[in-house]
Amino acid sequence: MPKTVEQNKKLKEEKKKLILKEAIKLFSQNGYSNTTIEKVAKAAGVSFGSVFSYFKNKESLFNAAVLDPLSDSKKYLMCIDDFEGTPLERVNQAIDKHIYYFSRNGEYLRLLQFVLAQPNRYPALILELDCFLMDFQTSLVKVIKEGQQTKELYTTNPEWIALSYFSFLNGARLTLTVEPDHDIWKLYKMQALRLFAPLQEDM
Amino acid sequence: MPKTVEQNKKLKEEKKKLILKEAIKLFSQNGYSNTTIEKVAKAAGVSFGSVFSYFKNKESLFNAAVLDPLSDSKKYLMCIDDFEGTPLERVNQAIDKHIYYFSRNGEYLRLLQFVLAQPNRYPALILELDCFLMDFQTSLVKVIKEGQQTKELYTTNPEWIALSYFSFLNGARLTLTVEPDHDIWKLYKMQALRLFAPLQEDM
Amino acid sequence: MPKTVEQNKKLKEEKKKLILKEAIKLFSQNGYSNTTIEKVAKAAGVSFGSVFSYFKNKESLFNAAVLDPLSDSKKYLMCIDDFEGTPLERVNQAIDKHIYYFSRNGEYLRLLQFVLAQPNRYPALILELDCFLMDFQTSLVKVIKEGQQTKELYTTNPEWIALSYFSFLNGARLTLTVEPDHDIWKLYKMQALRLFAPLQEDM
Amino acid sequence: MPKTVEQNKKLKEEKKKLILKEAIKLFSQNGYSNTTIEKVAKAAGVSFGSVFSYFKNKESLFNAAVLDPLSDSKKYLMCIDDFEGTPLERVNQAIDKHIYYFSRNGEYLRLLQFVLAQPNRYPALILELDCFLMDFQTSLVKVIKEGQQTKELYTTNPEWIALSYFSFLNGARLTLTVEPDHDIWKLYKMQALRLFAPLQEDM
DNA sequence: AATGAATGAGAGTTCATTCAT
DNA sequence: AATGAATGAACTCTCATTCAT
Repeated sequence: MPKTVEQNKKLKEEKKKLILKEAIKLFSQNGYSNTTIEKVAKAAGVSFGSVFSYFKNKESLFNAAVLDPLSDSKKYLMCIDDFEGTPLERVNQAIDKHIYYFSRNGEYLRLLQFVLAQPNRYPALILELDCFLMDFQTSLVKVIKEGQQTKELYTTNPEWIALSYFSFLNGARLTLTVEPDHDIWKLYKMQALRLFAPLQEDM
Repeated sequence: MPKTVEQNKKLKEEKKKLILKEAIKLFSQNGYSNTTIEKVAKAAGVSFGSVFSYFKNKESLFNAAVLDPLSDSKKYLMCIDDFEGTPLERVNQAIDKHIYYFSRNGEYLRLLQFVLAQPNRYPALILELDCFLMDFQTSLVKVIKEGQQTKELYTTNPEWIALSYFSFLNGARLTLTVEPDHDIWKLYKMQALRLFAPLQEDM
Repeated sequence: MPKTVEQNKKLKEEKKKLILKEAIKLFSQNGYSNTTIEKVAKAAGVSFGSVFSYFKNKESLFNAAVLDPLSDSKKYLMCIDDFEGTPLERVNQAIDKHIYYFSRNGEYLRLLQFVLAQPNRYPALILELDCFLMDFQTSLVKVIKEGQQTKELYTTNPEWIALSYFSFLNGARLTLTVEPDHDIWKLYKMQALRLFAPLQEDM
Repeated sequence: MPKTVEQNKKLKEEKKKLILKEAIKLFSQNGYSNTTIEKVAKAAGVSFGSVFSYFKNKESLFNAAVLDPLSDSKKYLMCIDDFEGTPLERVNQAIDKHIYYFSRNGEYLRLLQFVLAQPNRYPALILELDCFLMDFQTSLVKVIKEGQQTKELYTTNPEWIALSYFSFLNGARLTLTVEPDHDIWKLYKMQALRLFAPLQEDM
């Protein structure tokens, strides 16, 4: 019965996703040690032992919770080359998408910040995140340099501008607790842009 | 022997400070649950049981670690009224001091971020931090409004500008792992200022 | 496999009973605080952690040790209505059964006395025991009243006679350390009866 | 200054008595392990360390709490030879005094019962209490025998009658929680007498 | 594969005892 | 003699991990 086998695989994959989703939520809300396997199992509606069928141990569950959504995030966030227009316009559109993502993925992003904030505790994960950050930075730097040549953007060190923008996004996610649709996110878009270029008029 | 009594008190106060200092370091590096009382005791060079002479339990040690340095921080950071010059100049000087403080107090500030990132877990502490943030915001808003009248500063909602600046400071502290004297902190000062006003030239 | 599930349940129930039995023994011999979970676990031949699978915490183990055998005791001791004959004869038969029970259940009864002796410490348990005592008293009072009408029994306040008899049973259990088959228990039966009626001849 | 020295001694003696009094209260209400030295010190209004000036350690404080009042109790309770009249009258007067004492010294007597109930835990103290009991028994037996010859008293084994009476006193103290002046203590006097002799009329 | 009972290492906390002042 | 800070053994309880079914 090849069909059943395939269905089984799908079901298992879904179950794993479900566990991971709840794990992200709980790790992000309560930290690593204060999140027990039992809580994750209950939240995901699976049996306690099942979690260990899908993940070798707690650490690997945590690693998966941190790393699994990373490639999707990457795809979503490294978007600047998809846009057209002047460099400033492209930066603006990228900011739009980034803020959209940051405003709507608080749980996962707070988990990343939990890792970022304890680099000695999670060296392996930090490596991955640094790698992600460098790619993100690189993709921005290209456009920033273009914008600097057209005088649209500030002529400061482009790597550092990109990095300061990444800091800003994370600071926003850390300090804002409002809903994704709150007006303040719009302001933050503007402020983000002001890290790249002078921007007198309001939007 | 009043002298001895007083000396005793001083000694106790110093020991308490010492424990607190190590607790901040360890909580900030390893989080709440992964920091054991034994580790704190060893780091502070006191016996295991002594920690409980100074702090009722682990939770109150954590609370003290978070709140005790807060008033000093407040004094240091709420400095904008001490400066003279145009609003822009005053904002600039404040940023200087803030970045100085943020670059040099990574341990404590990461602890605050640990709390900020888990608002459901530490509601009482969050209240205190919110209170602190509001005072900080208010002190900035006054100067921002002055600067908006002189057209030196962006005319966006001043409360939100102040908040976005606070986010930026925290984001910087979260994502930068460099030494306090690294040049990038200088750039971050400039970028911070760009949240308040257009700033073509480099510094 | 419903069979295995059911067998499992039975096994669990038996294990719980076993833990409880050893807990009664140890609590009764050593008191609450001097009885450690580890001692109970060892005595019952289970692992330390297992005790917590069956009982939420030490307090609930203690409560169970006190209350669980209470309903069986009740059934056994509230027997006076099962007997036939004159009221005096019925009282006599009840005493027989009560002394039999008190002589053979020293461990459990001493545990009850441990609770009785510290009413401020175990208010919830005291409530249950008081309730039990009142039922016991009521069942006796009915027969005492009958005996008072037939002039077989002393005409003193029947509630208080019943209570004094209960005191006597407990006092016996507290002060006698002899085996259940020791002759002195027979004498105590006689003395118990003398709280209800004059009884010249020896038995 | 011989006066001051003597006064000091007296003060010390009083302080010791005070500590002992509070220790009896607390041990009796909460048991051994649940009574901490600190609680005793606070209740007695002395410093924590002071307790160790008067008692070598916790165990010796407990022993003193149990044994110190014993000689006074002995003097008070072994009174039957002080009375005059027929054996029955003398027994009756002794009961009067015993019940008076038992009704008014609940705290201390419950402490004794705490010890009695755990013979394996306090073997040394049990020896002393057994010794006390035997003396008490002996003093009664003499009068019981006289009364048996005059046919006033039941002719059962006098040692055992005395013992059953002692059980009754303890049972009373264990189960009654009423005030010393409550009427039920009067009934208990009567019931106590009925262990020695038939007693038709109420008192 | 799925379950959840069993285990015991490791944590927080209490508190008798010691000891310096 | 009196104090109370310092110590660490011993306790309760949690929970990741293992394993039998």
